[in-house]
Amino acid sequence: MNVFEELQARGLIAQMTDPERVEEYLTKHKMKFYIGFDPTADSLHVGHFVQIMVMAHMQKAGHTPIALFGGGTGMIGDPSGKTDMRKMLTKETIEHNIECFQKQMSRLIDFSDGKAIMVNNADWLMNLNYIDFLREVGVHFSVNRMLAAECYKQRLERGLSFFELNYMIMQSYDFLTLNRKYDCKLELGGDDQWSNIIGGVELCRRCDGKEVFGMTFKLLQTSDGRKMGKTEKGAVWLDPEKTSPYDFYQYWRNVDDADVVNCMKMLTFIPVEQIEEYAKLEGSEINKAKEILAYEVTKLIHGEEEAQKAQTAARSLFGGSASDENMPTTELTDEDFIDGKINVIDILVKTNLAKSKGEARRLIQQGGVLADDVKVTGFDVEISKDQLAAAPVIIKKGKKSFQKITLA
RNA sequence: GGGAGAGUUCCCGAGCGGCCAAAGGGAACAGACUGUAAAUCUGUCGUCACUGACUUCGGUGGUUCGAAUCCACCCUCUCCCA
Repeated sequence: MNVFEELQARGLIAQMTDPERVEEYLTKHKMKFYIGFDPTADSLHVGHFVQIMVMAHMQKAGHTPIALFGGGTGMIGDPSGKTDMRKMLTKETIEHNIECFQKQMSRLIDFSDGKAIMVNNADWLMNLNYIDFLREVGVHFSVNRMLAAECYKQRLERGLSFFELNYMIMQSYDFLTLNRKYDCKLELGGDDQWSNIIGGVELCRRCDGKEVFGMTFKLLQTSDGRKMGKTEKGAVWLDPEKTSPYDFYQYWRNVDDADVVNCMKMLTFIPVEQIEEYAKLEGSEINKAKEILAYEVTKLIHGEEEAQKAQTAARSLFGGSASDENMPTTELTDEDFIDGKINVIDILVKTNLAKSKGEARRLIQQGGVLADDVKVTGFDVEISKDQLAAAPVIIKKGKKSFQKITLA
């Protein structure tokens, strides 16, 4: 199976500019391609993960990925599909975010020996001369056509500033620059980037008469069309500090039945034929597939060891056995105790199992809190320091949230 | 620059000057049922010293016994005209 077929089989491809030519290039030539990342946060999240997987697939096939960080375009913010204007970021945050992105990406993409390239579009965007730019690039854009683009539709009703309208031109200029500098022939991106990508493809043709291509990938969605990767705590991040490997594992372990196969195809390197086998599983058997999905995805992001830990912890927790060393743990210090004791309500807040004391009370009232598998029935339950010194206590909130409490 | 309108708790979105911590929906959380799934039903969903008190309705002042609701100014956004 060649890359093109692989990407298709995995259901990753959404649209492309010229299917026959793209396939030809992907299978018969080695080419450079690029994907842009907007440095809007200090960590990548699962939405970016799909893009990175595509890069990895392509790299395995011998193509050279160029990871473009939007240090310059990040100063504007992509208005596509957004309902409101984004907050403007300072230069410092953008630079910091780019550093974080680079670290995370290096896990999955091999950047050694020029096998992949990182660039920052601030390098060529920041010092542009306005008049020169307009004369060279600006002339090729039709405002009429830009406004007709699907991605601006929503914004046309609510208002779109000139500032933001330029985003597409900037991104197109990136492609032109990369084409000239690296002979980059293909731009990839999420399906929401389609308009911007087409802009770049056309710009290369108009300016330099070059034939280049664009291809977009399906966004990670649930079967009923909702965006994936969001939890009550916000996005699911790739940074272990922001989303712990355990939580990360659990996120995938808990996906809907209907989404397991899709996620496997898009987010793991498990061979497609094998995934098809898992797809045949029914009823509670599907849990096996979910476990594999969770393990594989966690392994890709956090490494084998962390994946193993998360899995062991999860298994022992849900398997009913008691303490496990890999369980998320909170250490209490002397300050947390009053007269050598601490109230369960305070523990719940301390461990972030509850956001406030009120919420902690509610949880107890509703019978959602267990301490060492014994239901907490009153607000006045306390745990003594001596008890903790003897053995850790496991606090459960509902069925899926746990914290092991130990003494510091 | 002129004119019209809007800014409500995580999101959408109601809200008569007192009965508003603020309808309704979504999301979320807990309970039941299950397979760490979905659907469904029930409960919860500002904070705390929790049957009471305190802080919220773009900002700042003001009117009033009392304001998210009235007035003034400011900020932001949308719309119509230029």
